[in-house]
Amino acid sequence: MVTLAEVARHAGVSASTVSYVLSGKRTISAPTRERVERSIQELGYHPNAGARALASSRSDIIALMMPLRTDMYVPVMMEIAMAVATTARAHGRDVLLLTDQEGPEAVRRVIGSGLADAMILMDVELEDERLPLVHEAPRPAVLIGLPADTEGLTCVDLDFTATGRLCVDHLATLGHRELAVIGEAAAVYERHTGFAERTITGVRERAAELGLRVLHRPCEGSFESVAGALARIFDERPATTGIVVQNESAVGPLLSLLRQQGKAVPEDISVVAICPDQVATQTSVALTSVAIPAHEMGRRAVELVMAKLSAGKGAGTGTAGRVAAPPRETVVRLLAPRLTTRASTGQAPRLVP
Amino acid sequence: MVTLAEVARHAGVSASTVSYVLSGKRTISAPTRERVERSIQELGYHPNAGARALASSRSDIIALMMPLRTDMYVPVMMEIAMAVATTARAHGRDVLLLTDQEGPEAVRRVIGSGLADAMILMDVELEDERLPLVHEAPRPAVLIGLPADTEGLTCVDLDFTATGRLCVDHLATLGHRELAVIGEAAAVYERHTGFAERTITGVRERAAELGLRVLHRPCEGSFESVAGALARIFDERPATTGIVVQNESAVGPLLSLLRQQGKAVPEDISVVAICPDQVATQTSVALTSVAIPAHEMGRRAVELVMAKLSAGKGAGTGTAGRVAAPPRETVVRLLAPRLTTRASTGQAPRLVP
DNA sequence: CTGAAAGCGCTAACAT
DNA sequence: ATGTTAGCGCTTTCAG
Repeated sequence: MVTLAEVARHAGVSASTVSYVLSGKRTISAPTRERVERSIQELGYHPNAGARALASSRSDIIALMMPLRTDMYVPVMMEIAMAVATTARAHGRDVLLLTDQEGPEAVRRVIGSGLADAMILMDVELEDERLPLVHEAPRPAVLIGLPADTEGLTCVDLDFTATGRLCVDHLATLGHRELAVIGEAAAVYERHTGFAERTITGVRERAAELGLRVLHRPCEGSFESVAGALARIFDERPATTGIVVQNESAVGPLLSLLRQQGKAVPEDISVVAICPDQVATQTSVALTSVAIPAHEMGRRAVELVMAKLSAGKGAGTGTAGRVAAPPRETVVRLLAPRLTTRASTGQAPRLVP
Repeated sequence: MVTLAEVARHAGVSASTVSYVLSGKRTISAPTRERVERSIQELGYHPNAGARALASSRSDIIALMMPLRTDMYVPVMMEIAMAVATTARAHGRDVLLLTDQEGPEAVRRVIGSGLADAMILMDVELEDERLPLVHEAPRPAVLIGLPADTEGLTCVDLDFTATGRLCVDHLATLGHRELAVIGEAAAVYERHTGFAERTITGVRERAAELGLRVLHRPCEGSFESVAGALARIFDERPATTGIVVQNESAVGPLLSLLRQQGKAVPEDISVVAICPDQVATQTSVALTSVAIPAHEMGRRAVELVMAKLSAGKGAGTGTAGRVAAPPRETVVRLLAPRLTTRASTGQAPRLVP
């Protein structure tokens, strides 16, 4: 294994010079730099990560904690993870993959050991058990999702309330007066992930402002379940003409069922989905939709982490530990929803009484 | 930050004793161990990962390289990643998340720097560019997927050939004589990922042995595309009664289309899918399917890595570098497919000429 | 602009 | 059963 010392000898310089060529923290004369760089090439030198972490007390690793549960928004989770990984690399950082399986303690383990310099937590619940640990951790963290109390935290999420309002606006503009929401599985609401509730809140608020009626029915992804939800909707509100779906696995079944029941989309019923574009465009009728900006969420999370890492330079590791940490800044970055009009929404049908 | 030395002082023992309590590599008397453990608790000690890696030349990290592409088998990829993460933790290892975005060089970077002790590569293609680097890397690697030449490599995958044969067997037993395969997107075949071809090979082999006819049509996931494939199938072989689908995003549209065309499943047409159970059970007709054992693939990959890490103890890092590495063992672990019969397959309809 | 040298916190011989 | 100690490879003062 090639060490920095060997590179130094080979290049005829001191170890520190090689180190500074690598880090760029000191001005090095062009000829020296070139000699060193050539030696690095020729010897095939790779700086040892452990030694570097030990000496600098930075691992250049960001931990990403993902939900183990694989029942919801899988493509979105995946896209966020990939965005985090690529953005982190673009900033010279690596990503450590954690799952919530290990429990909140994982935060302490990874930060305490210096394995990671910072954390990104996905799928944050309203009263997340990891929050206490995040607060006391001496390293930055960014949450994807919005807990109930964001004081002192840094969070990124889609503005789901605005998303709900936007869907209603779109349908209202097309003349729809009776709306229904096919929501997430009941378990999602019980888990208090927040985003589902926020969507409903947005829908209700805007509907109230515009004087529209709304019916909300939770729904598992299965065909059966969608059928049930749909039946109850038309049973209770036969005049429903606009549907908002927030459950990507429900969109396929929904369109099948509507067709089966002789309801044309968008002539009889308009459908707006909250789902990835890929899902929206692969259905029999291309769906008007609000996409979850997964890539941007991942990218923003990393950028916020990087900002906090630069900011906390002098403070964080500073000197001995007993100094009270300064109260942390609260940052809540809600991404604006964007609705793409496709083939599934149209003018509300004339009432034929 | 609490160090091992502080723990040692607090417990009134030497540093090495603390170290050995932690690693269990030496027998420690019960009272001493308890004292040390109490000190560790009281002081809130976490061993420093960098120092440990430097001193032991092991990071206890396994790198997992995932495809960035998010167009295929996303839930499967996700499940593999989660299985790798949890299994690795169960073995006291952490997982570093890499993407193929960085290129094959990532292998060298991560291994060369000692960041990871071993690698798991997902989505391995027949002629994968990472293979040369894997061969020359001084650390173990496990591939998920099967390259063209497996010599000296360790691979895990579903036995897709057997999967193809199994699907045909199932349909043949039910009396079907004219089969069709709705395959992966053309791009998948062009990329030479291997698994898609192997499935077709298995289907063809078994069909030939049993004297059945088979038509294979690639297919994108979209509704349009499935409609096209289906149309061509019934156009060329109107007597087709059994369909094998290897494209999870095609199953929803397929069932819709069949219903729309007045073909009952399974009375007129039997459908076997190669897809996750979750997909198979959420459709309007529960699908007879062969699941891709994603969790097991991830778990096995980690177990193979662990085995190689234990095996390569003396050899790997041993002494100076110029010693020729011994030729590596070839391990190809193909998982047997299991077919679950559900509602989408049944006796072939009687011919009504 | 470059060197010398003191650690960073831990592991693993080598002692006893 | 435990202690002593020499590094592991790098970063970063402190000197020039």
